[in-house]
Amino acid sequence: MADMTSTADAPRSPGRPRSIRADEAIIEATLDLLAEGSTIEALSIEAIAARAGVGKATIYRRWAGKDALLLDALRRLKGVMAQPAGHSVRDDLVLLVGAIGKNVDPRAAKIMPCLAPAVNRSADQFQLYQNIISPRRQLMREVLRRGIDEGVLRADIDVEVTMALLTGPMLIQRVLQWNPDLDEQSLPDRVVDAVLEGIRAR
Amino acid sequence: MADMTSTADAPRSPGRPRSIRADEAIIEATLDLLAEGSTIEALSIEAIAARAGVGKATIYRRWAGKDALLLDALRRLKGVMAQPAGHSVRDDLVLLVGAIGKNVDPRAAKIMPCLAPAVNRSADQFQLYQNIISPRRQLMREVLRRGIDEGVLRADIDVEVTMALLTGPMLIQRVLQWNPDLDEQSLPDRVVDAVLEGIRAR
DNA sequence: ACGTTACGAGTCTGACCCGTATCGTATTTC
DNA sequence: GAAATACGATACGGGTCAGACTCGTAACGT
Repeated sequence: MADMTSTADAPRSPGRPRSIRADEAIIEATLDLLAEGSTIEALSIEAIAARAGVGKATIYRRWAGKDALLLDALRRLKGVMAQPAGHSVRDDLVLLVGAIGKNVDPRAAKIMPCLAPAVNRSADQFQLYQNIISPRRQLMREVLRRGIDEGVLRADIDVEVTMALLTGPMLIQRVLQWNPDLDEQSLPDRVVDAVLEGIRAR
Repeated sequence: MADMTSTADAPRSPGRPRSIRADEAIIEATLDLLAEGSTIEALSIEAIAARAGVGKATIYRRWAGKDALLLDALRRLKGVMAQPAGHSVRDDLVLLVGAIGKNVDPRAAKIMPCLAPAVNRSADQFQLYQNIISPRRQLMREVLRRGIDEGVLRADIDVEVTMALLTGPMLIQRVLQWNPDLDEQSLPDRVVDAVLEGIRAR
């Protein structure tokens, strides 16, 4: 919604105001269609309009094209981030790892894989993607730093690599179904413990 | 090439035989177009035919449609797997981790992200994907088991989770560009060492 | 020589889609 | 009530593509 009404000193333009219900319906229809399996490029304005029960013109009146609409729709999707409790570093990490790809909106899990190809093709889409995940990375970074400060974690660990270590397994499992034999539900606990302990004999 | 000539007791059908050069050209054109950034669904038979210097009928004579062609093309792509030397478990793991998404065919890296959405939509495509990666998982599994047998790795580790731990970070970085600040080149070493040592203070 | 099959190139029909324009209608301000 | 703007619906021209088809030609067996 880059250029919608809103601004404070609204001169209250004449004529019929834009329907908020239409706004919602369009965004929802977009996310629904994506979650139902449509890929980004297979998604058509016509299909969105039909699903939303809206004329095409109503969409074009609000957004310049499919990309602009998608940008807004995905922004709506990201939902709230998990909030670590701050008691146990291990428990906080398990919480964060378990939250990967498991947004409040259940459609998110279905939509994420669709973004993978887009991410490498357009700088804009890459930026959008980073805007969503980088605050989550920051959250994990803070927990790890806290662990170091508290002496629970070693001071010489590579925090960035550790984040990838924790995030990677969950992400490939949720997004890519990497290993069908891996139980997704217990994975956060097992990943965190394995990363904590290491695998070398000692 | 599900139903091509080949079979032993070939009755040697009359008429002009199919051109092997056309076969190659079609497959190559398909992989090239994908590697150049075309998504799977944006890929059209017409474009492939034009690129391969081939008539559309020549493609339809061989494959039922885009899906069948893609299936064959991707089978060609998988290339050879890295072969661990077998001396040091750590070095073997670094080799395997470094090989993730880095097939002999340089086009593979570009194509992999395009597969992510497809994997969750069709059982066939999921199977194809698993056929490619499961032998690689097996290779890593064997190295880990060897490590346990040799006493380099603890006997109580969860091998499957450990594989995810090693694979995940590399995969999200190569395929999803998860963290732009992470140096991809040194990542295999750092991931393997981090997994070996763990991060808990001791 | 002749039948058979493949070849590259091209045509044709029917989809589907984009983005714009135009209906008649509804809702708001002045 | 009049002007302005929104609405859903639909039509339009322009585009791409799937598949089936047709050419004239090329390569193979007998």
